[in-house]
Parts: sequence; structure tokens; C-alpha cells
Amino acid sequence: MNQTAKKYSLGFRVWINEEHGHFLGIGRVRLLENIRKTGSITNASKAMKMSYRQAWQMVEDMNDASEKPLVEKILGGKGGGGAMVTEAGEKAIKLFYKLEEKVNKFSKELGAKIKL
Amino acid sequence: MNQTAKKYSLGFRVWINEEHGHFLGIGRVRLLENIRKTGSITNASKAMKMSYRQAWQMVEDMNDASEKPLVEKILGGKGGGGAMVTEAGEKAIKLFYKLEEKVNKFSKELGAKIKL
DNA sequence: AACCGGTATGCTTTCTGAAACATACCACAA
DNA sequence: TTGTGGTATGTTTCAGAAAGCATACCGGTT
Repeated sequence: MNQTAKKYSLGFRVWINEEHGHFLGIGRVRLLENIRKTGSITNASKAMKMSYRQAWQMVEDMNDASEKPLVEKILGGKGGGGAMVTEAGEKAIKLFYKLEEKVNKFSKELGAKIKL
Repeated sequence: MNQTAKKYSLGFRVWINEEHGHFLGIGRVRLLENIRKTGSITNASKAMKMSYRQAWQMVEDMNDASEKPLVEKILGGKGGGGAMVTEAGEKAIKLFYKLEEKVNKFSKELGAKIKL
């Protein structure tokens, strides 16, 4: 499988670490967005066909790793409760995309020069 | 788990893609280095406690995705055979580390500015 | 031609992380 | 006080991946 000149590009993945471990990556950001859209962890998890358990754990981890919770959960009440993205959560989403975009730009430039 | 100001940093992972998929990441690079050191896929895989099968498959994939093979395999012969990293392989290793280092530098700069 | 040690590849078994299931709790509404 | 629907959490099932086993091949050496 050789002869023809091949094209190479640079792939990458970024995430934000808190001192004790992983804090926020693209997966969690998408979860946040789904929570914002659907109003609950349950519905968000369904929307992205992820188990409730996993989604709930993610939220828990995020909140723990953050100074201020990114998601606020409501127990009981009308409609049984729900969850919403806090102001801090919105900021985190924005920040993540900003960083990712910068790395993306940088890596595209680098990738264009790859020559084996 | 809040109150105290937390420190955040940017984590990342890079790899090289060939047009039909993944080509070279840190895992494969380490495998190459172990093959260089030990002279065979068998010993390299043992050194990094990975199954021979998996290591062999990685080599196969790499070679397929590359214009020139990164690893040359020797069947039979004295000592039963072996494997060695080609010139192209060495170049690929160097290139990968170079790219990774650049991204690393960039992401460190970015990470230093994270403020939530 | 028998041995050696690595490559090559099919087949089986084991393991583990994810999903699924089950259940209790919560607070408001009617 | 009963119903509702989401949160919270322990327990069990299960599929797919990884590991392990088995075997054939290869080509020098002795």
C-alpha cells in the first residue's frame, strides 16, 4: 500500500484539567449543552444515548472539580425536578470552545506542513 | 468541594492521520522505540506488556498507512527472525515528537491563562 | 533433517467496563 | 395522600475487547 504520495494531517484532542484530574472535555461540554436544551439529566442522557448513570456521574465529577457548580440539580417539585446549567457552566462551555478553537487553528497550520 | 481557587491547565493529545484514518500516535511511537531497542516485535510487546497480537497488528497498520514501511520484518533465519525500525520509521518518530513538542508549548501558554 | 526463535494467524477463554434493571427518595400539586 | 417525574444509588447482566492458547510457517545454523 505505497507508491502514491499520501496526505497527512494532525489530529488532536484537548481538555481542561483541574489539579486532581480531568475537568472538562468535549464529551462533558456536549452533555452540558444537552442539559441546557432538555432541562434534565435524564432527558439529556437519552438525547445522546448515554446511560443516566454515566451522565449523572459526569455532572457530579464536573461540579466537584469546579469552584462553582456547572449544573444545578432540583430534587422533587413540580415535574419531579430537573437540572440546569449555571452561569458558571455557561462560561465554562464558552471557554472550552475558545481554547479548542485556538488549538485547532494552530494544529491545522502545523498539519499542513507535515512531510514524511 | 469549592471555595478555594483552583488551578486549571490544558491537557491534549496529538496524532498523525493518514487520509484513511489514524496513522501515528504516542502509543505506536513507543512501540517503534521498543522494537528498535529489542530487535523484535515479540520482545517489544513483552517489554511493554502488550500482547504480541496487538503489537503485530499495530505494525501492520502503520506500515499500511505509510508510503514506506516503518518496520521491516525478518522471517526465519538466525535467531528465528526479528524486526527493525527502518529509516522511514526513525524519521516518523522524530517528526511526531517535534509536532507534539510544538503543540505542548502552545498549549502550555494557553493553559497558563485559563481563568474561570 | 532437526532445532531454534520469531513471525503469522485462527480459535477459545477470560475480563472488565458499560448498560440494564431495580428501588428508594424528593418535593410540589391537586 | 396519592400521583408524578426526575434525582440518587445499589445490584445484576452482558457484549465486546483483550488475553491466552494452539499451531503453522520461515529460513538460517549445526
